[in-house]
Amino acid sequence: MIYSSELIKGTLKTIVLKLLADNNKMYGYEITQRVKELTSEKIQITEGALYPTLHALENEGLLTTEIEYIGKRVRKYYRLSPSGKTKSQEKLSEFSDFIQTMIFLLDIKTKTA
Amino acid sequence: MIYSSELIKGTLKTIVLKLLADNNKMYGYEITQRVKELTSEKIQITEGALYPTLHALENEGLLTTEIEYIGKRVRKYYRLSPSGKTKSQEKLSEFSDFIQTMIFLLDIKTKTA
DNA sequence: TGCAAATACATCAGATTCTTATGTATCTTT
DNA sequence: AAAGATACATAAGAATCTGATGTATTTGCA
Repeated sequence: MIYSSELIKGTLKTIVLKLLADNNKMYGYEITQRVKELTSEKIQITEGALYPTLHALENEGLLTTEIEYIGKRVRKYYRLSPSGKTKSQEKLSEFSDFIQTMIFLLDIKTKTA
Repeated sequence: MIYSSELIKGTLKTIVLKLLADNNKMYGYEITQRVKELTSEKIQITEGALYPTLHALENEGLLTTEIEYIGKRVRKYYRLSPSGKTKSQEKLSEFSDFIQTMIFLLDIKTKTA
């Protein structure tokens, strides 16, 4: 089961910032694969959505980039800047709060794993 | 604290369908107020977002409407149709699953050294 | 009594964000 | 040799929301 796209809307930046907070550096394609793997393919991040988002975060000064070459193929690594680290924590904390609110509002029974 | 609007994107239909599943019938303005009240004003549904959504749900056959007059002022009540009840449960179940996935995804500790 | 705020509907231009398609190029597997 | 995976990127169009605007009625209170 893949979640309807509207559900995932607005969560992409949060996901990216959190992954980069946990992993020193990551490149775009790696992010799509990691998310797919970690969510049992329930969340599929498309490249058309991811790359513009990464560029936007970079333009906001939240990410820095480094180019690496794997053979002749280019690979662009992203890393959190200091302000990116702060932003990542803020976004995560806000999302966490939001989830609690939604669980209450929608009266959702959570699985205590 | 009011959640950044992007976070709430895509959850509006789910919220509306759930409220209507719990309350026999509701009108638009009432929905905005109920959500504001239930979330301590953290989630503010604007009328510009709500009314088009209600109209869309009605066009999909998920909601039925009844007009009532309070004095001279019109009030439009919305109610779940049978297919709306099914849809409400589906949406809720999907959202619940999505939240579990997000909790897991955003809670991962660093895998790299 | 009079005026601001609240109630209640609605639409719409513009902004944001995502989907889907397309493009380029390299590397790996069969 | 071809297909699929890796890896970047852009862009038209769709979907959805914000913020403004519009109309009208009712309530609260100074």
